[in-house]
Amino acid sequence: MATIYEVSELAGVSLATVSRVMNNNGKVSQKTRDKVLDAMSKLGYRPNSSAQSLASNRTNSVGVLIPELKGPFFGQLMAGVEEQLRKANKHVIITAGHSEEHSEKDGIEFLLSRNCDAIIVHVEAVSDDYLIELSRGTVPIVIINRYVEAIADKCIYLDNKIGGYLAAKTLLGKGHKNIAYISGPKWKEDSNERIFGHKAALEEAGIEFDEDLLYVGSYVHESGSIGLTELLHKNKKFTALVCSNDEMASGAMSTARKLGYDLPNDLSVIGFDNIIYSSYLFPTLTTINYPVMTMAKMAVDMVLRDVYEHHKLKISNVFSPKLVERNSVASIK
Amino acid sequence: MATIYEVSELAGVSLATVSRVMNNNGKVSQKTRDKVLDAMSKLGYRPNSSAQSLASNRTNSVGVLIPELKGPFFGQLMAGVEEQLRKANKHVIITAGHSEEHSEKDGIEFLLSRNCDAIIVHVEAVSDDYLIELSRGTVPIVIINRYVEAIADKCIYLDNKIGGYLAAKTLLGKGHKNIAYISGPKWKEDSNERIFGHKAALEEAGIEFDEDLLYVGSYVHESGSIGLTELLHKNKKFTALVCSNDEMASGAMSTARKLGYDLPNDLSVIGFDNIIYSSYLFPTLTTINYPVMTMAKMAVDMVLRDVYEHHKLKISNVFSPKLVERNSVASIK
DNA sequence: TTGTAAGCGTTATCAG
DNA sequence: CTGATAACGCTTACAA
Repeated sequence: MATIYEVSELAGVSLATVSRVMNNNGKVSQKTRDKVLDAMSKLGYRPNSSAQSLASNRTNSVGVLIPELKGPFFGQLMAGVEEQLRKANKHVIITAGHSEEHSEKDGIEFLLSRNCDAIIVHVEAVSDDYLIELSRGTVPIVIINRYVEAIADKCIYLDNKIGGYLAAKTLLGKGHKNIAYISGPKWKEDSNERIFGHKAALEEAGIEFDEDLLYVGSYVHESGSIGLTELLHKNKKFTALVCSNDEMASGAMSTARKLGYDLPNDLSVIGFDNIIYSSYLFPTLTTINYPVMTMAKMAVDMVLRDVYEHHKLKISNVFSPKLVERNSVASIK
Repeated sequence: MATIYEVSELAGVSLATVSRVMNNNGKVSQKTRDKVLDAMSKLGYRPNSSAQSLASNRTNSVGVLIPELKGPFFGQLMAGVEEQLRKANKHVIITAGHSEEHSEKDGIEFLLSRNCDAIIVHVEAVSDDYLIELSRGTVPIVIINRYVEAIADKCIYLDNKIGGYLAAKTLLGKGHKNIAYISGPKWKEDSNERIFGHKAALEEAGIEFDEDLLYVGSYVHESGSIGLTELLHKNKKFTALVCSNDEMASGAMSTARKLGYDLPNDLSVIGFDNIIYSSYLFPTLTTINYPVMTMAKMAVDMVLRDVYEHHKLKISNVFSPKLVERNSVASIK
């Protein structure tokens, strides 16, 4: 592999000049620039990124930590991050945190040891204090899908309350009064916010939230199935079900069909996230859109602005969810 | 950030010794080792990976190129790669090729410029010759889900013919004789192989493949919908439909339901891949399992063996698909 | 506008 | 078993 030294030799200039044309900084006359470019292509020169990093103290890599690499939601997130970063000629180092404290910390440690210029995390198990502490470190961090007050400017998040509110409103608007709810785990902030919005809408409509009609799941398909089964066991009437995410909605619908329900007439279901396959389900799922790809790109823009000095990038920290109407909600006659 | 120099100073040993304990090579007495370890933790020392790479000519990173970061199939692939690599303390640099020649080459170039120690690719648009050429370069490459004869030992692939055969056999076994087929694009080798296996099974059963009942799709959901619609327009009877992947099967089923078909009684459908949501569909999809995660790990094992000298890792290049029976196939009475 | 030279933080070769 | 010391390939003051 050719080095910068050989390029400088062939072009008849100094190392510094070669470096200048590579990085497009400093003044170089068109003539010498051409000579250098020429030598580079003749030699098939490709800069050694480790050497660049060592000398410049910049790796051009940003670390990404998400709970899982598979799964529809995180797939979108990753795709957004990679696309945006690649455009800027930076690369992504990706790792999974598995929603488990030890594993998340470990992942962050791993990324830091790789000398990332910044890290973008979607963490759930780690405490706010840990994040605050982390953000005091030398490596810039951006937190996606979580709001931590003390470092709000480093957070890119969704207004989950509005989402929960919207979902409930939709059901209410169709005449539903007895609404069951399958929530995400209590220790995840977003599930609490979603249910908060839900309750707000009920209250506005003068309907009391029935704790018996609440099942706390875990955001996975199976927990939607189990949740519906449990709710049904209580022998309390409900005509609609809101699920804190689409995967659980999908699980609940599978079970409902198995039990012979005619959806959505026997039971209306509404989800959250608008993951790719929500429109492939039967019936197609009415849900709340989570603009995760857009948010991922925004997280990258933040890094680009703060670390790589792409000024004039405008950053928004909060995003709003929107209703996506499909066929899983029926009107009460 | 503390450097190796400060560690050596605090421990009262030379740089070389510190390096030795870091890398666990060379002989170091337990006593000095302890002193060094102690100094390291006192200083919160973390080696500079760029410097290590520069000096050792090894980045401990492996590049991964796949068509898309989102999507159920590639999600699994990535998850497998990352998990296995992380265990070995290597990191993944990931990028998308979008099944487009220019973009794939560009992605590979990008990874090479990042000095990856090896690259794992799932490419579709680039030619065999390009891959052969690439494999002659200095960076080891492993090719996943594609068989290139000249470099077969660098390929990890599925026996798609058996898969196609299995799917057809399943339908035949249930008494279907009029079978429609929605295939992937003609330029993707795997779709050709799948259809080849399909035809072999038909032939064995003495049934002729009806070209009219073939629709060439593009492996995405919508193309399953369109495909079924087109097939129906031909007004030829068929009782079963095989789709070259689950996404198209999902699309076809959506459309069938929309048209009022009672699935699987009015139409049996079988897919390929066994992506995560195939069991969430209605009816749950009978399909052919693609052990993509296992294969991804095998690809990693191959680079671990060849590049990082983890000898005694056993490598298998070919994998066999298996039938997963669910509820989308009915018997013909 | 161009060149010189001092790092950047490791690894690895040789001696001892 | 341990220590000097020369690379590794590039960036970046500082000079010219």
